[in-house]
Amino acid sequence: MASNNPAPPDSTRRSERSRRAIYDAAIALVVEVGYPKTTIEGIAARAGVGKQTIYRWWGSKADVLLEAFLDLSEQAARTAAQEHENHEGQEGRAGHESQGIPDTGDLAADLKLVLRATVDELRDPGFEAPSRALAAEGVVNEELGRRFVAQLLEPQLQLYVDRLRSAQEAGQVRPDIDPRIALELFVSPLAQRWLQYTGPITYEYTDTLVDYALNGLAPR
Amino acid sequence: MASNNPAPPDSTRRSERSRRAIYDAAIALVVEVGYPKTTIEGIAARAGVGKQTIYRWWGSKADVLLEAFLDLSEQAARTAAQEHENHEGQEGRAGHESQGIPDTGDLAADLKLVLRATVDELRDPGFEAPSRALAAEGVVNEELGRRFVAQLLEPQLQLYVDRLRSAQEAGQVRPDIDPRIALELFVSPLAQRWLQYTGPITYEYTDTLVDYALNGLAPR
Amino acid sequence: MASNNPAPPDSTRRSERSRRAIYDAAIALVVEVGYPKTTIEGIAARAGVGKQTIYRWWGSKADVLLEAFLDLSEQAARTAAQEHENHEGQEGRAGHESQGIPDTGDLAADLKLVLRATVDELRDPGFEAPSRALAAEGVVNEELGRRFVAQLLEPQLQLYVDRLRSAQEAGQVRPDIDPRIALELFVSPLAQRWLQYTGPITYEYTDTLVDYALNGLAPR
Amino acid sequence: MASNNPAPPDSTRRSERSRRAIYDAAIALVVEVGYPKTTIEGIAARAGVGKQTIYRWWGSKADVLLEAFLDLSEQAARTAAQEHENHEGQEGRAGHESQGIPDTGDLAADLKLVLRATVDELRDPGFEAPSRALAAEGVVNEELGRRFVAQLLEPQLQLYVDRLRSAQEAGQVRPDIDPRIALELFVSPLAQRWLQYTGPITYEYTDTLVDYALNGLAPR
DNA sequence: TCATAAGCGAGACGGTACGTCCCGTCTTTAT
DNA sequence: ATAAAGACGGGACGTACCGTCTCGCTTATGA
Repeated sequence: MASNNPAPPDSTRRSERSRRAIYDAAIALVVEVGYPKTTIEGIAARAGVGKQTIYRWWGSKADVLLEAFLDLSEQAARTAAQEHENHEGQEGRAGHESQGIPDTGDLAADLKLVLRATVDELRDPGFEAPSRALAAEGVVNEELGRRFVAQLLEPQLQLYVDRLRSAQEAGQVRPDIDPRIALELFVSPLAQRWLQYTGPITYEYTDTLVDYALNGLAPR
Repeated sequence: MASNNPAPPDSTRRSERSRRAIYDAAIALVVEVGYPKTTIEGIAARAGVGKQTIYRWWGSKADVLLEAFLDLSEQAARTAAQEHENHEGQEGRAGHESQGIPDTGDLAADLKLVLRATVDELRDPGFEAPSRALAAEGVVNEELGRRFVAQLLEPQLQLYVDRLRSAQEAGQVRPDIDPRIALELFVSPLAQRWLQYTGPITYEYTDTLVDYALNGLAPR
Repeated sequence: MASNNPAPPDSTRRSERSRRAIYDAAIALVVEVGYPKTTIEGIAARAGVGKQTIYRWWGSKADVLLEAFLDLSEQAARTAAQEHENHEGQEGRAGHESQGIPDTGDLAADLKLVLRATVDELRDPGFEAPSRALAAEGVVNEELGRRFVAQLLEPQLQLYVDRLRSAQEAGQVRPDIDPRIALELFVSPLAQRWLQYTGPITYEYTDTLVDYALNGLAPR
Repeated sequence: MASNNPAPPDSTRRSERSRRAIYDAAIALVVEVGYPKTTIEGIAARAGVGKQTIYRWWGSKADVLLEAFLDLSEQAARTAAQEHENHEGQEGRAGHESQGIPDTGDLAADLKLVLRATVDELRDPGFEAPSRALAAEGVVNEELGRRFVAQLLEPQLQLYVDRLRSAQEAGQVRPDIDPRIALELFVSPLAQRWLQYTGPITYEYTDTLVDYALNGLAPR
């Protein structure tokens, strides 16, 4: 006797068309009306899809949005990679971290560059609304929060780990430093200002963070 | 010309009894069932209060919770102050920052002490649930987020500013450092780990943050 | 030991001003927004009166309206009496029945005249809205219904009884007829058409009713 | 151009089960607690139905009750017809008018019989509560009142029209009489006494009405 | 004559029901 | 079998009134 209860759907028969429409509708609604007013019914209606099609493949509104945002990020990354290929050497645009952090040998300069790009990204309204929504949901919903981090945040942070390790090898960072913690000295302040409106977000600010973190607060 | 429409209620006739009951119910429900399942109806029922009494004085569930939490913090602070007075010299307990950060002359030690207390506080379930709820709401609701920061977060951060300034005068922090930014080097990483589950929260971790921040990542 | 519970209010101290204002507001609201949307709060607000002043003196919305309508009828009657005095011999206007049904010796003519006046009255919007409201309430609320009848309807019907008795003495109505029942033959059909919209209300119709009732349906 | 706004529900998918449960609950509540205390929420709860299911198909409490009562009447009529078939010749029970008014050749006797049955019906508590409620609502709500009359009252009155016409052909009623008006001479008085508590309702009373109406009030 | 107690306006309060919006489930029909 | 469509039982929303309950504030005696 086979399992009886939820009977997982047959994903080979899944409608790609519907999935895309649902992603698009979800992102659009979050941008237009905000996360709390984005409803499953609303997404279904906008996507021209039955509600059951959503409930069949996702467990909650947050799940839909997380996948939609993941998909969006992948698209963006793919687009960026394409551009990168076409215009070799171009740098400094939002999303470019997916290609890794530049390594010019000047750690401070490389970090400032990347953080400035992040500042730009944080202000892009098309990214801001959904990522805020997900971050908020994640604060209160640990399971989702961990997925958000694992699938979106951590891969980005890993790029900093790589760059810091390279700097350690180059003797620009002390060897006893744990890069995974070190990166938080300049990334987390930016994150908190963005998440909690604890202060303005400017290039000057991120530059300062890098300087403080690298050189420390104590007199040398 | 006077405003005409909603006719604000007469706050002198407000029922103190109801207000307290609403605060208590709101906090209790958030702790017991979580923020999303905490409803205005539920708060009203638990507080033994009509719904209108809530809508009369607050604009939203988040408003209620913010005030309730503010009230809770004040109570805690008052209790702590009392204790402080009674048992002079006692230190290291959650909430003690309200009395300022200790200044023993050893900046690193003082900061580590306070951050360890914060770690404890972040794990106190009675505080964690409501403050997470508020933080989450604030991420997505800028108006509330700013109030949350102004009324709860910033006053706490100001204590760090004070301590850092004192350290500057003592020559333990470089004079060109902006203390309001400096404090983020060790506070924000902790905040982010807590908010986003980006890593474990331990005494060792916060100690490390203080060391990294004070001494910098670069070789001296 | 005196009675303890409701402690009836001291009617000598009652504010005449408020009572009048409440009557006016009640009638006006019923005319303007209809009975169901007329609320005690609305009456109080419009009358510039505290709600308690209404609850102190009346038991329900219907009570208020009944008294208000009674008062209105008395006023109208008084006005009509005045006019009657001033312009002796004038007849045929709404409300004139208070002065009794004319007795010209021609029963059919007298009844037709009075019923035509009633037709006019039933169409007067100032009377129609409140009397419909009271009638409707009385259908479903026996206690109020009986008061409505005893205080408003029956006194009017008694005038028909008087006129029919006079006709009996004049030999125009058979002596074995019960006038209280007889009057219903022409009054009730009009009442039902008005109450239940079972048919149009015209002079021709009431004239016909009188003829049918006096002469019977069977061939003579 | 298609209508756009409320998008009427698909009646083919309507739940017969729910409709019946709603009818039953509505009638039962009106009988048990009275019309004003019968609420949509109460009906929904008692019927085990979501409120929306009521709002989807009906516009108001009165609409629900009208349909419920119509349904009840149909059932009663069907039951009565069945009985009639089974026990040929049986007469004199409540509701039997649906099968028409008997025509024994004696108009007075036939009318008295039917009116006595109506007297019984008006006293049946299962019918009285809902029909009073509808009548009352209809007094104050013309639209509903007209539907009440058209769907419930007029069909019954038509039976009197038929019987009176037959009597005209038999020479028992004057040919110039309008049957639709004539019937009101005995039906409306009964209706008014019932609706407005203007007098007792007895067999003797209805018998008298028939006599007065047929023979007239004037001496022959 | 003046405290004192009533009626009064105002409106906050604990409640109930409203009519609406969504939730997540279920059923129907079509592809 | 998946999908669009949407009816369903249910729960919460935010609003409107209910009837009760204080609050001052007149106002009108009667000690």
